[in-house]
Amino acid sequence: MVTGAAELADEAGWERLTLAALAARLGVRLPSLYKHIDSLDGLRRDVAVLAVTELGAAVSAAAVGRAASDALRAVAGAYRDYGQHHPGRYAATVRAPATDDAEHTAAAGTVLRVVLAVLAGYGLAGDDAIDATRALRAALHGFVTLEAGGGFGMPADVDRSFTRLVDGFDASLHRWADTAQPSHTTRVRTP
Amino acid sequence: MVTGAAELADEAGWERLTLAALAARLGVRLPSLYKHIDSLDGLRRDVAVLAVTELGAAVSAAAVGRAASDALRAVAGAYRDYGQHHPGRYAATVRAPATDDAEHTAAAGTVLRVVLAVLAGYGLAGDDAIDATRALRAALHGFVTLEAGGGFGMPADVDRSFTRLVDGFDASLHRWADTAQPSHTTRVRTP
DNA sequence: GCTCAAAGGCTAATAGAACTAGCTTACTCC
DNA sequence: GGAGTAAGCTAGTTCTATTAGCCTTTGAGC
Repeated sequence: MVTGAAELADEAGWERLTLAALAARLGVRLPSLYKHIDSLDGLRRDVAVLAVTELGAAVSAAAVGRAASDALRAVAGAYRDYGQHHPGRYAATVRAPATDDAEHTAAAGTVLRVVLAVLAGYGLAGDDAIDATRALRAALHGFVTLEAGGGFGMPADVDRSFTRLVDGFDASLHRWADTAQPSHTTRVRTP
Repeated sequence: MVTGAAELADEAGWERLTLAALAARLGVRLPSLYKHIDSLDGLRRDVAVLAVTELGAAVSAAAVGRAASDALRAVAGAYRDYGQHHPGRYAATVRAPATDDAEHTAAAGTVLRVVLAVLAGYGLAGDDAIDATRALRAALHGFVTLEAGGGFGMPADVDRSFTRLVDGFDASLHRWADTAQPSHTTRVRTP
């Protein structure tokens, strides 16, 4: 049910994930869906949880056994890959978890933990790690979104542009770690 | 009409820009809107053109009289500012222009030209400038989107994170320009 | 073997959104 | 003063989400 919705979102687009289309895909009348879901919004939330869980697993798998630059490149590649192959699901991951939705929040935290672990390999921690996490997320998310939305005119060179983006970020992290002062706080925050 | 729709999008959210809400705001019955617009999609396109024009004017104004790092910081600040103050309009700017929509394409090109001009101040041109443009757009767009969507947990430090992101990008551009080989092509492409 | 309850499907009906058709009013321009 | 047009309206259609109420299958427990 949720996987069917996720496939539909990937094929038709996240905003065109409609109960009518899902029912047709499952060979069932629309109201029958309500035996399995609460509402369209509930279904969307379920797809979001599925997607963010998958994304977390993908970047997690990419990071295992690697460190620093190596890990960064692998994680960035896995992130972009997921967005390219699952555009509908990827769009779902953008949705912020409801504050009282523990399952969703936990799933979203996996991606975060992987990124923090990668940054730890550069010697970053505390506020520095938070700033770097935000910057990395922004860069990756922006790139994937613009690419998925056709924001880049020439598809041929996009791979190279992405490599350069990641390499530039890698260099920045190295310099950053070299010059960083010990943080005045090591308390871990939500970035 | 279009400005009313843009205000409504800023207040209620881009995806909640509805003809019923717009008609109510204008003190008019819904069908009367069709004397001024073609369709909801046409209205959205008009709002997108308005937004991308405003955004182009904002970054353009920020860049005038500045160069290199100074210009980068000003443009990045203006970009984020626009996204913060006009979240609905900003979301509209993401929409890619239809290939046969000359007005929309031209308006979107203004932002692009400003960014390319800023990068020229770093000595970047050709493929290097395209890669840098994509990276800068991705970073800015990702940051603004995540910020607007509540993707960052702690609001207090977001300003500092943004400054660091821009400063890091600035440093990367300087290094990049220093080490860049003359490009084998100077043909300007759509990034 | 029968009962019965839960799971999962259905039709019918409601409400809100986009959109169309056809009518009316009022202002402008000759 | 009358034609033309701009801009409003009501009424009605289609599509989507959602609810209510009914029917069938299936598997467990007696």
